[in-house]
Amino acid sequence: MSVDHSAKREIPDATVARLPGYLRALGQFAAVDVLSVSSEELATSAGVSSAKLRKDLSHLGSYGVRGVGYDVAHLSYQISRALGLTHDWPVLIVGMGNLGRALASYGGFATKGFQVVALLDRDPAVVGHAVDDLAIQPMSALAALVRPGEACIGVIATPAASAQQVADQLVEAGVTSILNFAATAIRVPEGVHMRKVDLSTELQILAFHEQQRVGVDPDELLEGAGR
Amino acid sequence: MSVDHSAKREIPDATVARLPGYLRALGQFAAVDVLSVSSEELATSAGVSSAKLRKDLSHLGSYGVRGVGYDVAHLSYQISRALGLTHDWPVLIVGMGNLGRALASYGGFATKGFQVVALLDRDPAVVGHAVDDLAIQPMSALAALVRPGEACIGVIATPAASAQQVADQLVEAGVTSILNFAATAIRVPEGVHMRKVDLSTELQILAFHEQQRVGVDPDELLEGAGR
DNA sequence: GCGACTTTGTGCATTTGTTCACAAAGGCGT
DNA sequence: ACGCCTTTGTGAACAAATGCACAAAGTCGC
Repeated sequence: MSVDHSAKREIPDATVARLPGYLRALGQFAAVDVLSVSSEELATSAGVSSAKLRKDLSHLGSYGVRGVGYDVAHLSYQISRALGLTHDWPVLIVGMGNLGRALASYGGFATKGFQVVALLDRDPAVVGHAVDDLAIQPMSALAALVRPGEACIGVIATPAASAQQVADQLVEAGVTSILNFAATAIRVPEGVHMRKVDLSTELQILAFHEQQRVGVDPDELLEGAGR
Repeated sequence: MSVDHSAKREIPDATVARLPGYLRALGQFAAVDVLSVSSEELATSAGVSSAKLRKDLSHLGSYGVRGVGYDVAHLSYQISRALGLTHDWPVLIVGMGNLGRALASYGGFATKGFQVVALLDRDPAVVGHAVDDLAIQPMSALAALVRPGEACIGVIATPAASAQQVADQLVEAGVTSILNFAATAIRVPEGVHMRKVDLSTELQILAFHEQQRVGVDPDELLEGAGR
C-alpha cells in the first residue's frame, strides 16, 4: 500500500496533454481563494467534460474526496509532481529574431517551473546584445551550457532553413527535449523528445473547418448538394 | 445518395491536423524541382509513417499512381483544396504586445493562404502606430472589419486576463474561427471554432517526458535502473 | 449514530485512430 | 503484347481515447 499508485507510471499521452490545462485552471481557483472544487467546476473551467477530467485524474492517483471534490492546493501539487514541475527546468532559446525575442521576454516561463538560462544566435551581429537582462551568446557556447547530468529543454525559434541544423547541434550537446517553432519538420534521434508549435498549421486547420461550414469553395461553381 | 469522390467530406480530425505538414513537405520537394514523390519519401519528409500518409491521402481521393507515386504539383493542389486554401483567408490579430507584433511581422501568413487584414489593440497609446505597414486600430473598429458574408479568422494575442473578453467581442462581430495564444482556456459558443497554442503547455508536456526519462524526481534519491 | 445526499472513481461500450499486410493497378523493359 | 516490378489504396486487426452510467465512499443534517 506504500507506493502503489504514483509508481504506476502509465499516464496516457492524451491525459498528459491536458494536465497543464487543469493546473492552470486550479491556479485560477487558488487566485480567488477557493479551497475545494468539484470535477464539474474544474472541468468547466478547463474546457473539458467532467467524466474526462475524472478519468484523467484517476491516472495520477485518488486525490479527491467523494461527496466533496478536490482540494485545490493538494491537487495542484500532485499534478505538478506528475508533470515534473517540482523543480525548475532550464530552457535555452536558439534564434533571436522577432519570435525568439518575444519568447525570451515572455513572462510565462519563470512562473511555471521553467527558467530561461541562455539565449543563442548564429548571427555575430546580435551576439552580445541583451534581451531582458540575458546576453545573447554564439552557438559555440552551447556545449558549455548543457551539463551532462542535468536535463534541459531547447527551444528552436530560428527560420525553417536552419532548424534542422540547430536541432542537430542541440542533440549533439546533449539536449533531449526540443520545442520547435520553426515551420518545418525536423528529425531527431530515437530518445529525443520533440514537439512542434506552428502558426500556419493551426491556421490551416481552422481554414479547413471554416470552409466546411460554408459548404463549398465559392470559386467553384459546380453543384451545391453538400450544403 | 452517395457521390464518392471529393464530395465525401468525412476527413478525420487526425488527418486534417496532418495535412498542413504534407503540404509543407510537398513545397520543399517542389522547391528543388522534384515532380513526383512516393508515399515513403513524402512520409519521411513530413515525419510520419508511409502507411499513415497513404491512409490520410486516401480520404481526399485517389490522387496517386500505382507503381510511381504522387505528382507533387497535383497533390499540393488537392491538399490545398481540401484545406480550403484555394483563396486567401483574412486574418485579424488582437493584442499588439510582444507576441502580437511578432505575429504581425511574421512572413508565413501571406505565403500560405492567409493575409493579415487588421491589427487591433485596446490600449489607446499604441492605436495609430503601424506594424509592418498596417495601422493598429482600436477595438471599436472590429464591427466594420468583419463583413457578414466573408468568413475571417481572429487571432488572440492579448494577456490571459482579457482573452475571454476579446473572444466575446470577436464572436459578437461575427468571427467564427479563433486562434488563441493567450495562456487561458476561453469559452466560445457552439459553432465557433477555437484552437489554442500555448508555450507553457508544450513545455510542461516536454517536462513530463523528460522527467519520465530520468526515472524519478531527483528530490527523491532512490536510484533507478531506468537509465 | 444514521440515513439522505453528493461526488468520486471506474468497468464497459463505443468511437476514433493506427498499423499491418496484401490485392489491385499501373508503368517499363523486352 | 506480356509478364515483372513497384507502389498505391484499403480491409481487417489492433490500440487508444472517449463517453456513459452507476456502485462505492465519503459528508452533513438531524
